[in-house]
Amino acid sequence: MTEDAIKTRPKIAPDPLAPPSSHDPSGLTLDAFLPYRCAVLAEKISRALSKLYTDRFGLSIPEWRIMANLGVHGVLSPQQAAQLGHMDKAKVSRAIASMVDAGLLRRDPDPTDNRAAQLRLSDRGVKVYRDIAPLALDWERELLAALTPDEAAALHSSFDKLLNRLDTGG
Amino acid sequence: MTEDAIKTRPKIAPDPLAPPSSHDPSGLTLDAFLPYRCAVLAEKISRALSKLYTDRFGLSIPEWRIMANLGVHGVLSPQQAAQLGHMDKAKVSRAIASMVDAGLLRRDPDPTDNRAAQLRLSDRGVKVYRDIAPLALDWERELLAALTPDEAAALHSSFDKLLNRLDTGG
DNA sequence: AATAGTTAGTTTCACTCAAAACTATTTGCA
DNA sequence: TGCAAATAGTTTTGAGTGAAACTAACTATT
Repeated sequence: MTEDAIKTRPKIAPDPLAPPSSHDPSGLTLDAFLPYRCAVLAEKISRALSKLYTDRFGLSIPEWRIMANLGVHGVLSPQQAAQLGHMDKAKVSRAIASMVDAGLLRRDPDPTDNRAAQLRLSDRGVKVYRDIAPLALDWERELLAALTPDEAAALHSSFDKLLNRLDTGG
Repeated sequence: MTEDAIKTRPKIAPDPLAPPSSHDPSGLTLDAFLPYRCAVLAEKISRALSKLYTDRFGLSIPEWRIMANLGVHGVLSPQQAAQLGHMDKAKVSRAIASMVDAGLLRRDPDPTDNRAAQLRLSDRGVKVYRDIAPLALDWERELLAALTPDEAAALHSSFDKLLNRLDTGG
Protein backbone atom coordinates (compact mmCIF):
# COMPACT_ATOMS: atom_id res chain seq x y z
CA MET A 1 0.00 0.00 0.00
CA THR A 2 1.35 3.36 -0.86
CA GLU A 3 1.85 5.81 1.88
CA ASP A 4 -1.29 7.80 1.66
CA ALA A 5 -3.43 5.52 -0.41
CA ILE A 6 -6.00 4.79 2.21
CA LYS A 7 -7.77 2.57 -0.22
CA THR A 8 -11.17 2.58 1.25
CA ARG A 9 -12.16 4.36 4.35
CA PRO A 10 -13.37 1.83 6.88
CA LYS A 11 -16.86 0.77 5.90
CA ILE A 12 -17.82 -0.47 9.28
CA ALA A 13 -17.27 1.22 12.62
CA PRO A 14 -16.79 4.60 10.99
CA ASP A 15 -14.04 6.22 13.00
CA PRO A 16 -15.35 7.96 16.05
CA LEU A 17 -12.75 10.70 15.72
CA ALA A 18 -12.13 12.59 18.85
CA PRO A 19 -13.50 16.06 18.24
CA PRO A 20 -10.93 18.68 17.35
CA SER A 21 -9.65 20.86 20.12
CA SER A 22 -11.17 21.76 23.46
CA HIS A 23 -7.82 20.56 24.85
CA ASP A 24 -5.82 22.67 22.56
CA PRO A 25 -5.36 26.33 23.27
CA SER A 26 -2.80 26.83 20.54
CA GLY A 27 -5.05 27.13 17.53
CA LEU A 28 -2.88 24.75 15.58
CA THR A 29 -4.74 22.66 13.07
CA LEU A 30 -2.69 20.55 10.77
CA ASP A 31 -5.20 20.83 7.92
CA ALA A 32 -4.64 24.54 7.73
CA PHE A 33 -0.94 24.49 8.48
CA LEU A 34 0.97 25.49 5.39
CA PRO A 35 4.05 23.32 5.89
CA TYR A 36 1.89 20.28 6.33
CA ARG A 37 -0.36 21.03 3.40
CA CYS A 38 2.55 21.73 1.16
CA ALA A 39 4.22 18.47 2.11
CA VAL A 40 1.06 16.50 1.46
CA LEU A 41 0.46 18.17 -1.88
CA ALA A 42 4.05 17.70 -3.00
CA GLU A 43 4.02 14.07 -2.04
CA LYS A 44 0.76 13.35 -3.81
CA ILE A 45 1.92 15.10 -6.94
CA SER A 46 5.25 13.37 -6.84
CA ARG A 47 3.71 9.98 -6.34
CA ALA A 48 1.21 10.39 -9.13
CA LEU A 49 3.69 11.85 -11.58
CA SER A 50 6.34 9.28 -10.85
CA LYS A 51 4.10 6.70 -12.45
CA LEU A 52 5.01 8.35 -15.73
CA TYR A 53 8.72 7.92 -15.42
CA THR A 54 9.15 5.18 -12.82
CA ASP A 55 6.65 2.61 -13.98
CA ARG A 56 7.15 3.20 -17.67
CA PHE A 57 10.80 4.11 -17.99
CA GLY A 58 12.41 2.86 -14.81
CA LEU A 59 13.67 6.28 -13.75
CA SER A 60 13.93 7.36 -10.14
CA ILE A 61 13.11 10.92 -9.18
CA PRO A 62 16.75 12.02 -9.04
CA GLU A 63 17.34 10.39 -12.41
CA TRP A 64 14.36 12.13 -13.91
CA ARG A 65 15.54 15.48 -12.61
CA ILE A 66 18.93 15.00 -14.13
CA MET A 67 17.44 13.92 -17.39
CA ALA A 68 15.08 16.87 -17.49
CA ASN A 69 17.88 19.32 -16.86
CA LEU A 70 20.07 17.72 -19.44
CA GLY A 71 17.19 17.81 -21.87
CA VAL A 72 17.06 21.55 -21.40
CA HIS A 73 20.74 22.38 -21.03
CA GLY A 74 22.40 19.72 -23.14
CA VAL A 75 25.62 19.45 -21.15
CA LEU A 76 26.08 19.73 -17.42
CA SER A 77 28.63 18.85 -14.80
CA PRO A 78 27.41 16.72 -11.92
CA GLN A 79 27.66 19.75 -9.73
CA GLN A 80 25.47 21.81 -12.01
CA ALA A 81 23.01 18.97 -12.17
CA ALA A 82 22.96 18.96 -8.38
CA GLN A 83 22.32 22.69 -8.14
CA LEU A 84 19.66 22.77 -10.80
CA GLY A 85 17.89 19.77 -9.35
CA HIS A 86 18.21 20.82 -5.71
CA MET A 87 19.91 17.56 -4.84
CA ASP A 88 23.07 16.82 -2.96
CA LYS A 89 26.11 15.56 -4.75
CA ALA A 90 25.92 12.05 -3.34
CA LYS A 91 22.46 11.60 -4.70
CA VAL A 92 23.53 12.94 -8.06
CA SER A 93 26.56 10.69 -8.09
CA ARG A 94 24.42 7.61 -7.54
CA ALA A 95 21.85 8.66 -10.11
CA ILE A 96 24.54 9.27 -12.70
CA ALA A 97 26.08 5.86 -12.12
CA SER A 98 22.81 4.11 -12.64
CA MET A 99 21.92 6.15 -15.71
CA VAL A 100 25.30 5.40 -17.25
CA ASP A 101 24.68 1.73 -16.52
CA ALA A 102 21.30 1.97 -18.17
CA GLY A 103 22.86 3.57 -21.22
CA LEU A 104 20.95 6.81 -20.84
CA LEU A 105 23.88 9.03 -20.08
CA ARG A 106 27.36 9.71 -21.37
CA ARG A 107 29.94 10.77 -18.86
CA ASP A 108 32.95 12.37 -20.54
CA PRO A 109 35.97 13.92 -18.88
CA ASP A 110 35.99 17.67 -18.59
CA PRO A 111 39.04 18.76 -20.58
CA THR A 112 39.56 21.78 -18.36
CA ASP A 113 39.25 20.01 -15.01
CA ASN A 114 40.09 16.41 -14.39
CA ARG A 115 38.02 16.25 -11.26
CA ALA A 116 34.88 17.17 -13.09
CA ALA A 117 32.86 15.51 -15.81
CA GLN A 118 30.62 16.45 -18.67
CA LEU A 119 27.28 14.76 -18.67
CA ARG A 120 25.05 14.52 -21.66
CA LEU A 121 22.19 12.29 -22.68
CA SER A 122 23.07 9.39 -24.92
CA ASP A 123 21.02 8.86 -28.05
CA ARG A 124 18.89 6.49 -26.08
CA GLY A 125 18.64 9.02 -23.28
CA VAL A 126 17.48 11.67 -25.71
CA LYS A 127 14.87 9.32 -27.07
CA VAL A 128 13.57 8.58 -23.60
CA TYR A 129 13.56 12.27 -22.76
CA ARG A 130 11.60 13.11 -25.86
CA ASP A 131 9.08 10.48 -24.86
CA ILE A 132 8.74 11.57 -21.28
CA ALA A 133 8.85 15.35 -21.52
CA PRO A 134 5.57 15.73 -23.41
CA LEU A 135 3.88 13.23 -21.12
CA ALA A 136 5.05 15.15 -18.09
CA LEU A 137 3.82 18.42 -19.56
CA ASP A 138 0.48 16.90 -20.43
CA TRP A 139 0.16 15.57 -16.94
CA GLU A 140 0.93 18.99 -15.51
CA ARG A 141 -1.56 20.62 -17.84
CA GLU A 142 -4.24 18.28 -16.70
CA LEU A 143 -3.50 18.95 -13.07
CA LEU A 144 -3.48 22.69 -13.65
CA ALA A 145 -6.88 22.42 -15.26
CA ALA A 146 -8.10 22.47 -11.67
CA LEU A 147 -7.14 26.14 -11.60
CA THR A 148 -8.00 29.14 -13.71
CA PRO A 149 -5.05 30.70 -15.53
CA ASP A 150 -5.11 33.54 -13.02
CA GLU A 151 -5.03 31.14 -10.12
CA ALA A 152 -2.16 29.22 -11.67
CA ALA A 153 -0.22 32.42 -12.19
CA ALA A 154 -0.91 33.48 -8.62
CA LEU A 155 0.23 30.09 -7.39
CA HIS A 156 3.53 30.38 -9.18
CA SER A 157 3.98 33.88 -7.94
CA SER A 158 3.32 32.82 -4.36
CA PHE A 159 5.76 29.97 -4.74
CA ASP A 160 8.37 32.47 -5.85
CA LYS A 161 7.72 34.66 -2.87
CA LEU A 162 7.81 31.82 -0.38
CA LEU A 163 10.95 30.30 -1.85
CA ASN A 164 12.57 33.66 -1.85
CA ARG A 165 11.71 34.22 1.79
CA LEU A 166 13.06 30.83 2.72
CA ASP A 167 16.32 31.51 0.92
CA THR A 168 16.85 34.93 2.40
CA GLY A 169 16.63 33.67 5.95
CA GLY A 170 12.91 34.29 6.39
CA MET B 1 25.79 19.43 3.97
CA THR B 2 22.06 19.46 3.72
CA GLU B 3 20.52 18.54 0.47
CA ASP B 4 19.93 21.90 -1.04
CA ALA B 5 22.19 24.06 1.04
CA ILE B 6 24.49 25.10 -1.72
CA LYS B 7 26.47 27.12 0.71
CA THR B 8 28.14 29.54 -1.59
CA ARG B 9 27.99 29.50 -5.30
CA PRO B 10 31.43 28.85 -6.70
CA LYS B 11 33.45 32.02 -6.46
CA ILE B 12 35.90 31.11 -9.13
CA ALA B 13 35.13 29.68 -12.55
CA PRO B 14 31.51 30.70 -12.31
CA ASP B 15 29.60 27.89 -13.92
CA PRO B 16 29.40 28.24 -17.63
CA LEU B 17 25.91 26.76 -17.72
CA ALA B 18 24.93 25.42 -21.03
CA PRO B 19 22.23 27.73 -22.33
CA PRO B 20 18.70 26.45 -21.92
CA SER B 21 17.15 24.74 -24.84
CA SER B 22 17.92 24.91 -28.54
CA HIS B 23 18.07 21.12 -28.28
CA ASP B 24 14.80 20.83 -26.58
CA PRO B 25 11.62 21.05 -28.56
CA SER B 26 9.39 20.03 -25.69
CA GLY B 27 9.10 23.32 -23.88
CA LEU B 28 9.80 21.63 -20.57
CA THR B 29 11.61 23.78 -18.08
CA LEU B 30 11.99 22.42 -14.63
CA ASP B 31 11.89 25.87 -13.03
CA ALA B 32 8.36 26.35 -14.24
CA PHE B 33 7.21 22.80 -13.78
CA LEU B 34 4.69 22.66 -10.97
CA PRO B 35 5.54 19.20 -9.62
CA TYR B 36 9.16 20.15 -9.35
CA ARG B 37 8.52 23.53 -7.80
CA CYS B 38 6.13 22.08 -5.33
CA ALA B 39 8.62 19.41 -4.30
CA VAL B 40 11.36 21.97 -3.83
CA LEU B 41 9.16 24.30 -1.83
CA ALA B 42 7.86 21.50 0.38
CA GLU B 43 11.32 20.22 1.07
CA LYS B 44 12.70 23.64 1.92
CA ILE B 45 9.81 24.37 4.23
CA SER B 46 10.07 20.99 5.84
CA ARG B 47 13.76 21.28 6.36
CA ALA B 48 13.58 24.73 7.84
CA LEU B 49 10.64 23.97 10.09
CA SER B 50 12.06 20.69 11.30
CA LYS B 51 14.72 22.67 13.08
CA LEU B 52 12.01 23.65 15.50
CA TYR B 53 11.05 20.17 16.50
CA THR B 54 14.04 18.06 15.53
CA ASP B 55 16.91 20.09 16.86
CA ARG B 56 15.13 21.30 19.92
CA PHE B 57 12.85 18.46 20.89
CA GLY B 58 14.25 15.44 19.11
CA LEU B 59 11.07 14.74 17.18
CA SER B 60 11.05 13.29 13.69
CA ILE B 61 8.53 14.48 11.15
CA PRO B 62 6.20 11.51 11.65
CA GLU B 63 6.43 11.98 15.39
CA TRP B 64 5.62 15.65 15.09
CA ARG B 65 2.61 14.89 12.93
CA ILE B 66 1.28 12.43 15.45
CA MET B 67 1.87 14.83 18.28
CA ALA B 68 0.14 17.65 16.44
CA ASN B 69 -2.89 15.53 15.70
CA LEU B 70 -3.05 14.30 19.25
CA GLY B 71 -2.74 17.85 20.43
CA VAL B 72 -5.84 18.68 18.48
CA HIS B 73 -7.87 15.52 18.88
CA GLY B 74 -6.79 14.28 22.29
CA VAL B 75 -7.19 10.56 21.64
CA LEU B 76 -6.54 8.67 18.43
CA SER B 77 -6.00 5.14 17.28
CA PRO B 78 -2.82 4.50 15.31
CA GLN B 79 -4.97 4.10 12.24
CA GLN B 80 -6.60 7.46 12.72
CA ALA B 81 -3.21 9.02 13.31
CA ALA B 82 -2.09 7.50 10.03
CA GLN B 83 -5.05 8.87 8.10
CA LEU B 84 -4.86 12.32 9.58
CA GLY B 85 -1.12 12.53 9.05
CA HIS B 86 -1.13 11.00 5.57
CA MET B 87 1.33 8.35 6.66
CA ASP B 88 1.28 4.62 6.29
CA LYS B 89 0.70 2.38 9.25
CA ALA B 90 4.28 1.09 9.41
CA LYS B 91 5.62 4.60 9.74
CA VAL B 92 3.07 5.38 12.42
CA SER B 93 3.90 2.19 14.25
CA ARG B 94 7.58 3.10 14.44
CA ALA B 95 6.88 6.66 15.44
CA ILE B 96 4.58 5.52 18.21
CA ALA B 97 7.16 3.10 19.57
CA SER B 98 9.80 5.77 19.78
CA MET B 99 7.46 8.31 21.32
CA VAL B 100 6.39 5.80 23.96
CA ASP B 101 10.07 5.15 24.65
CA ALA B 102 10.66 8.86 24.98
CA GLY B 103 7.77 9.13 27.41
CA LEU B 104 5.77 11.44 25.21
CA LEU B 105 2.93 9.10 24.49
CA ARG B 106 0.63 6.75 26.35
CA ARG B 107 -0.59 3.71 24.50
CA ASP B 108 -3.59 2.16 26.18
CA PRO B 109 -5.60 -0.81 24.99
CA ASP B 110 -8.81 -0.06 23.20
CA PRO B 111 -11.49 -1.66 25.38
CA THR B 112 -13.69 -2.32 22.37
CA ASP B 113 -11.06 -3.86 20.09
CA ASN B 114 -8.01 -5.74 21.28
CA ARG B 115 -6.18 -5.20 18.02
CA ALA B 116 -6.37 -1.48 18.33
CA ALA B 117 -4.94 1.03 20.75
CA GLN B 118 -5.74 4.40 22.19
CA LEU B 119 -3.00 6.94 21.90
CA ARG B 120 -2.81 10.06 23.93
CA LEU B 121 -0.05 12.44 24.90
CA SER B 122 1.51 11.89 28.29
CA ASP B 123 1.87 14.86 30.61
CA ARG B 124 5.33 15.32 29.27
CA GLY B 125 4.00 15.03 25.72
CA VAL B 126 1.41 17.68 26.38
CA LYS B 127 4.09 19.94 27.76
CA VAL B 128 6.24 19.48 24.69
CA TYR B 129 3.25 20.03 22.44
CA ARG B 130 2.37 23.23 24.21
CA ASP B 131 5.93 24.38 23.69
CA ILE B 132 6.13 23.49 20.06
CA ALA B 133 2.71 24.43 18.72
CA PRO B 134 3.09 28.16 19.23
CA LEU B 135 6.59 28.08 17.81
CA ALA B 136 5.34 26.28 14.74
CA LEU B 137 2.53 28.77 14.29
CA ASP B 138 4.90 31.67 14.69
CA TRP B 139 7.19 30.18 12.13
CA GLU B 140 4.32 29.77 9.70
CA ARG B 141 3.16 33.31 10.32
CA GLU B 142 6.59 34.60 9.54
CA LEU B 143 6.77 32.61 6.34
CA LEU B 144 3.34 33.76 5.30
CA ALA B 145 4.41 37.32 5.80
CA ALA B 146 5.88 36.93 2.33
CA LEU B 147 2.32 36.96 1.04
CA THR B 148 -0.58 39.34 1.37
CA PRO B 149 -3.61 37.91 3.14
CA ASP B 150 -5.35 37.61 -0.21
CA GLU B 151 -2.45 35.75 -1.70
CA ALA B 152 -2.32 33.40 1.25
CA ALA B 153 -6.02 32.70 0.95
CA ALA B 154 -5.65 32.10 -2.78
CA LEU B 155 -2.78 29.75 -2.10
CA HIS B 156 -4.81 27.67 0.29
CA SER B 157 -7.70 27.63 -2.11
CA SER B 158 -5.47 26.48 -4.95
CA PHE B 159 -4.03 23.77 -2.72
CA ASP B 160 -7.55 22.57 -2.05
CA LYS B 161 -8.35 22.46 -5.72
CA LEU B 162 -5.18 20.64 -6.65
CA LEU B 163 -5.50 18.12 -3.85
CA ASN B 164 -9.06 17.56 -4.77
CA ARG B 165 -8.17 16.93 -8.38
CA LEU B 166 -5.44 14.51 -7.38
CA ASP B 167 -7.82 12.59 -5.16
CA THR B 168 -10.58 12.37 -7.70
CA GLY B 169 -8.39 10.74 -10.29
CA GLY B 170 -7.32 13.96 -12.01
C1' DA C 1 57.98 24.49 -6.96
C1' DA C 2 56.14 23.43 -2.37
C1' DT C 3 52.34 23.24 0.35
C1' DA C 4 48.06 24.56 2.56
C1' DG C 5 43.47 24.95 1.49
C1' DT C 6 39.58 24.20 -1.60
C1' DT C 7 36.71 21.78 -4.71
C1' DA C 8 34.58 17.67 -7.57
C1' DG C 9 33.02 13.57 -7.07
C1' DT C 10 32.71 8.81 -4.74
C1' DT C 11 32.08 5.78 -1.04
C1' DT C 12 30.84 4.41 3.55
C1' DC C 13 27.80 4.25 7.42
C1' DA C 14 23.90 4.33 10.05
C1' DC C 15 19.34 5.18 9.46
C1' DT C 16 14.73 5.59 7.21
C1' DC C 17 11.43 4.15 4.16
C1' DA C 18 7.70 1.68 1.58
C1' DA C 19 6.04 -2.73 0.53
C1' DA C 20 5.14 -7.12 1.78
C1' DA C 21 4.80 -10.77 5.08
C1' DC C 22 3.19 -11.76 9.34
C1' DT C 23 0.38 -12.18 14.02
C1' DA C 24 -3.58 -11.46 16.52
C1' DT C 25 -8.16 -10.21 16.61
C1' DT C 26 -12.63 -9.28 14.86
C1' DT C 27 -16.43 -9.58 11.54
C1' DG C 28 -19.59 -11.67 8.14
C1' DC C 29 -22.15 -15.31 7.16
C1' DA C 30 -23.69 -19.80 6.84
C1' DT D 1 -21.15 -22.28 16.48
C1' DG D 2 -17.56 -22.41 13.08
C1' DC D 3 -14.74 -20.72 9.54
C1' DA D 4 -13.34 -17.64 5.75
C1' DA D 5 -12.26 -13.01 5.00
C1' DA D 6 -11.08 -8.59 6.64
C1' DT D 7 -8.70 -5.47 9.80
C1' DA D 8 -5.18 -3.36 13.34
C1' DG D 9 -0.82 -3.17 14.06
C1' DT D 10 4.19 -5.06 13.96
C1' DT D 11 8.19 -6.83 11.82
C1' DT D 12 11.05 -7.94 8.03
C1' DT D 13 13.37 -6.86 3.82
C1' DG D 14 15.64 -4.51 0.16
C1' DA D 15 16.40 -0.12 -1.56
C1' DG D 16 17.42 4.60 -0.93
C1' DT D 17 18.90 8.53 2.04
C1' DG D 18 21.89 12.42 4.13
C1' DA D 19 26.02 13.23 6.53
C1' DA D 20 30.59 12.59 6.82
C1' DA D 21 34.87 10.56 5.42
C1' DC D 22 37.56 10.02 1.68
C1' DT D 23 40.40 10.44 -2.91
C1' DA D 24 42.00 13.06 -6.47
C1' DA D 25 42.77 17.27 -8.66
C1' DC D 26 43.01 22.04 -8.65
C1' DT D 27 44.31 27.03 -6.92
C1' DA D 28 46.57 30.48 -4.28
C1' DT D 29 50.34 32.00 -1.80
C1' DT D 30 54.81 32.18 -0.79
